[in-house]
Amino acid sequence: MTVERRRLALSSRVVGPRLLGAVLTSRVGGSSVSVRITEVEAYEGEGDPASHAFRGLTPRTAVMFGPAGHLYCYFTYGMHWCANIVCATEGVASAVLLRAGEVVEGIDTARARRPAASRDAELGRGPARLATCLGLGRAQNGTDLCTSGSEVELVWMPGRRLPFEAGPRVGITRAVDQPWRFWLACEASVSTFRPGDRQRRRRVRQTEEP
DNA sequence: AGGACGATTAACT
DNA sequence: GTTAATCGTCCTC
Repeated sequence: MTVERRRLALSSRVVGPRLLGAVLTSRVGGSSVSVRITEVEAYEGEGDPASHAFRGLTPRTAVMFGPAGHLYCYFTYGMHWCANIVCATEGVASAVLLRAGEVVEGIDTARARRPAASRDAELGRGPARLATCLGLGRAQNGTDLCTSGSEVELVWMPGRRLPFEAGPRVGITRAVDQPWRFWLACEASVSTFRPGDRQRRRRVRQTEEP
């Protein structure tokens, strides 16, 4: 457990790739769902214009400035929840957005939470989908992931350093060229090639460089 | 007090 | 490839 905590007390850009392959278990609502993390994005605080914490500590971003190993859940687009794992030391904002995962346990509960998913690989493909199939929302914001028996728990795969790929983050309009998205290659739960990404990025460049 | 915009998704054509 | 859905957060007045 100490090793896990020490690992988390680093920048999200370091922790991000190391989270790939780790398993997050949620016992929200009494049923257990576990996900093997396959795609993440790193968000820093000061110096990262794409981060929620860029403009400093607010009620929403308070958890991001708190101790490592806690869950930062936020609401977006008026309908979706997304989940991050807080990194770095207290007072420094840094978090890893969980973008995709493979459901490895509790698949029936995950399916019930995500009826729109036509295949199992789609249950946790996308940050809001992942949060949904784990049952994560406002009530889980700030949850300590490193305490055994917690409602949401993170288990690292010891000794495993999986090869990963990196690229620009998705869905942001600033700092679009930082390659802080990390994913495992050849995973069904990851959309490694996203035609939409390129287009979105091109659009951003067009508006910023007339 | 008001308004713009989002770390997205699903269901269209 | 396009678009509606939908509301919390934060900035501006």
